[in-house]
Amino acid sequence: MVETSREVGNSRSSEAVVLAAAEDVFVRRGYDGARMQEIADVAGINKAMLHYYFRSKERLFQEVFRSILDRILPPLVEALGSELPLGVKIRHFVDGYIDALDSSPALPSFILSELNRDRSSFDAFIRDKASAMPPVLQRQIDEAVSSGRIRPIGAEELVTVLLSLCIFPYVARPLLEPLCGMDEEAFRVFLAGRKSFITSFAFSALRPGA
Amino acid sequence: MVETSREVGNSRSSEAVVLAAAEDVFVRRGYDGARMQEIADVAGINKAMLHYYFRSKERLFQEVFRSILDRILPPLVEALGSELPLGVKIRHFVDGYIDALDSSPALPSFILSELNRDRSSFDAFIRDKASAMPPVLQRQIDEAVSSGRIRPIGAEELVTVLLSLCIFPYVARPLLEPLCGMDEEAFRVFLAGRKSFITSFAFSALRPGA
DNA sequence: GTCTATATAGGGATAGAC
DNA sequence: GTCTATCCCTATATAGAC
Repeated sequence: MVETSREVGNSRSSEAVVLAAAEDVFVRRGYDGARMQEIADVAGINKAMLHYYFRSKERLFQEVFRSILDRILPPLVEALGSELPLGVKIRHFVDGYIDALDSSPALPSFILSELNRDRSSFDAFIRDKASAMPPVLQRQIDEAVSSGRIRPIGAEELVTVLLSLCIFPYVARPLLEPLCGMDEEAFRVFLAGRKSFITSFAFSALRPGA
Repeated sequence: MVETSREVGNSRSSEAVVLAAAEDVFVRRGYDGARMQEIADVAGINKAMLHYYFRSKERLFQEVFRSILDRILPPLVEALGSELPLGVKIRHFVDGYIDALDSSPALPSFILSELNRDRSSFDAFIRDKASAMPPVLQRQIDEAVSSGRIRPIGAEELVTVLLSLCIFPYVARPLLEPLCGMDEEAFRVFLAGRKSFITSFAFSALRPGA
């Protein structure tokens, strides 16, 4: 808002537009498949301006990818590392996470593809945001186990199970849909039932007893 | 073996070498990131020969990808669609599938990335190989439910759960490892425990009762 | 800040000799 | 079948006018 001059489309605002355009194209095409020209087109600016704002494709990608991780990870870590009672927490997590996935179904495939392409760069970045989560979760699990409410399970196991069951259908849709003989509509229905399926499946697996 | 002439490295044998090289490079780099030059180098032949054997990068990729699907899908479909008793079948599947993943941990990420990049081309191909699997599985489930051995679940749900739990750790390793605060060694241990975890978790979830 | 024009490189593909 | 040399297009990146 505090602009120094009369320049029409500059700094803050345009940069946000460009970043949104870049995210759109990167997510659809992947880093290697993305074209600076297409990003410029989507952003409604000149190709040269991309290199003016961000020096290179690589730098632009880094900004986009970090901003995505910054938007995705904190809610996830907070949800799983909160002090809510374990059962409530699981319900909450699945509910909120599936909603997030439904609003950006292509995001997980993109994130995982890129992380597998270039693993080292973001390891510290992710580690940094997640440090508090596993200890809290493990303590809650241990308490619930002691009082006989659930059977033993590692925190990493539980996190992996929840993330697997939530994310996998979105990542593996092109495989699952034909594999299970579903058409587009059937898959839509399948996804719609995930929230309740995952929670009931997880609770069923966790309940103690033989 | 029945070669027509004295040509040294030709047809059958070289083609197999080239396909193996191409698979190696495509899996590591993805379609867009792969370079024909690198494939030629790995195969130990000239770049021009690649275009002699396979007309284009796209055709080469199609061959590689189809051969991968041909190697991966039939065992999977057969394992899940067999007439073995349900419990045995699940144990067998998890056991065999995790072994397969351990021997090619980068494969699932590649397959899913590429399928998400270009979904339509392989839909019919996959569908064709899987048609018999869901009906058999659903019938077995229904029988087990009727006799009170498991609680109700859809065949697609069960397939999705098993595939999710087996595959996801391999696809999401660059996320899970830092997220759960594991180092490389810890993750290796984590993976080593998957077989028994997945089977016991699944059986626990399926057992009937409140 | 914004544009046009262009430099420069890389990569897929082919020609043509052997 | 196999090689070298090269075509040609595309994509990133920059120069330089406005």
